Amino acid sequence: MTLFQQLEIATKNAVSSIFSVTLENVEITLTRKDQNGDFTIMVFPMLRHIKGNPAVIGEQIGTYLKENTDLITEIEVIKGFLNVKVSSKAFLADFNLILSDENYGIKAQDSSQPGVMVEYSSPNTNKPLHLGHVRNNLLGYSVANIIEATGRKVNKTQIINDRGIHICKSMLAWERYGNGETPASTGLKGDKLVGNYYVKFDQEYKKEIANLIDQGSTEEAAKKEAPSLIAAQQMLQKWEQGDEEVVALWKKMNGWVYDGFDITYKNLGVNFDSLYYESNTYLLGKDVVQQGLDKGVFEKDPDGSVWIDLTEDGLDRKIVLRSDGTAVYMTQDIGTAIQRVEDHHINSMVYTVGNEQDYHFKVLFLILKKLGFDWAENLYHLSYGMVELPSGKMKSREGTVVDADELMEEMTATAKEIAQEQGKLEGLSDSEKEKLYKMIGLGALKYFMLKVDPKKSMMFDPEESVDFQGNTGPFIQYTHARIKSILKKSEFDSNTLKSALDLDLTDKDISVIKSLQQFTDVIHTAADKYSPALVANYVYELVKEFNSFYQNVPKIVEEENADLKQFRLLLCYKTAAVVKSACSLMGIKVPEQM
RNA sequence: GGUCGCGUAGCUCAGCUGGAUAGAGCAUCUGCCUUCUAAGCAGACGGUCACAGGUUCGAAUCCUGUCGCGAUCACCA
Repeated sequence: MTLFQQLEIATKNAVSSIFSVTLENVEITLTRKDQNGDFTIMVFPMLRHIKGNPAVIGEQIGTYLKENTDLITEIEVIKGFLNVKVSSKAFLADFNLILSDENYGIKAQDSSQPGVMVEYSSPNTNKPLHLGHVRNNLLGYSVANIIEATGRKVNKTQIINDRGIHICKSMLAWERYGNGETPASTGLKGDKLVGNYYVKFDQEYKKEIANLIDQGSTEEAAKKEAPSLIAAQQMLQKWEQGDEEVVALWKKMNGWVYDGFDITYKNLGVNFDSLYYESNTYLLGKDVVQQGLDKGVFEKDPDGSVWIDLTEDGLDRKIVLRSDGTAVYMTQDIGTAIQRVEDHHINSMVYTVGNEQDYHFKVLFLILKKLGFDWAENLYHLSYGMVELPSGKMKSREGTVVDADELMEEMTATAKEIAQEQGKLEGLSDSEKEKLYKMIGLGALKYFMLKVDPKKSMMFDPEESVDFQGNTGPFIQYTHARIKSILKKSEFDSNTLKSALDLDLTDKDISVIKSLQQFTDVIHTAADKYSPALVANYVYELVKEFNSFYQNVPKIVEEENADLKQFRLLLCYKTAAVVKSACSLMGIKVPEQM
């Protein structure tokens, strides 16, 4: 039983023996830093069940706890707050409990239960990944890890938007202006090469529009009549008809893009357990429309188009099948969701998609519910805000897009610069150093993006880049490396599993233990709220507590009290372990030295 | 215009299932390296929690309204 649970039970017992009242639950929090005490028991909420002056009730409970348990050494009642100080012995016992759990905080997987599918990234195959994708990928990957840490089986997936007019635009431009260029012949990453032709298409298209307007067209007409657009549309038709040449080109160019994406994903440190391609799923969902009509969920208009009326749910009337019988985006998403449940042993799904699609997912989930799928209750749109630049929004046409690969390279370069200034890396080979720079650069980037509440839009200033000091990834990594260094210097042996119970702990020791105690709860809350930011903020707090402990406690390596030395080394050891596992939930690696 | 989200220190953000004097980092300023790693620690400075009401013993947190910013309201994806 954890210390927290013991406190809860002891408090309930105290209340029942003093007042003969049984409390359902008691509210206990960590005591504010500026007050004397470790935990605070809230007396106010008890007033509903116990009549009286909160200060007196608090005093009575506190005195009872002090006299009848060996948990509490001091009490102080201020207003309706009962602050209690917990004995070193109780803290040490709880710490030993944490210590003995090798995977503290992380639950073993229960594969008998249906899993959860987490979708993220979901790129278009006509251009490289950018800053927005980075946030998407990091969020999705991290949420998947966090859910997995609560014992659920997770399937990470992406839907690759590999068909449509946008791909045809790149294909057409490459055909016209590419002269047979390949990633191999140019040395360019495949996604970059294809992206260049997408830009090229846009440039030519704009010229055509300008010409047409000069010749007297309206802008609107010109946009529709431009020859390259018509050519691209024809190409899409050919693709849909299975035209061999077009399909072959499509496969070739998409192949280049996938090779490029693979590199980006690898550098970002994300991966997928399954893949869905829009070219395979874009026809799904049409049969469901018929089922929906039979059930009376959908309705057919005279022109043959099919709709769902959600006005009673406060939403609009929404189309699910065009009058020509072709699918819309919604149709596909309905079909794909059903497909996924059939393909995998899952009963819930998380969609990591930007908040501009809030409405779409609201409708999608509602439709699936109305169609009667029981798993429709367990769908979640992990909606995140835009990443904004100081110059405003990212616009590919204006060249203000922050490219994912370049961003990672810049972060790594900055890490290298700082590390070289510091000059603490003797003993590492050049390749080890390069690996470390990357670890730190990526750590800074990942932490920077994950520490912010997903649903908020965030500011990213490429000029100032990302800090490496303060509330940052490198600060956390640095603390880990520092701990490792202490353990190494003291020739710590992790086989010594228990610390002594009769030590007098300082506030600094206790603060670190209190931080460690919270890890399990943090993971569960983060999973419930789909928020890696909670994990990020937690590690930061933990690491800060540790650093304060480190700088305010005499050198552990030279500690003469053998029991105290032993305990503090174990505290270091466990802190490093928790930092490492919390970071790994965010996809951040921690170094042994930096 | 309807709907949804956001508004906390100069800047970037925590806190939001109601609790004590609203917290961090950056920036500015003070101290601390004859080294268990100073990418650190200790401290100073900095606030009308957008505004106005309401609920409550108690509101940054919940409710209502106003203002500001963003997103969205396609037989696009």
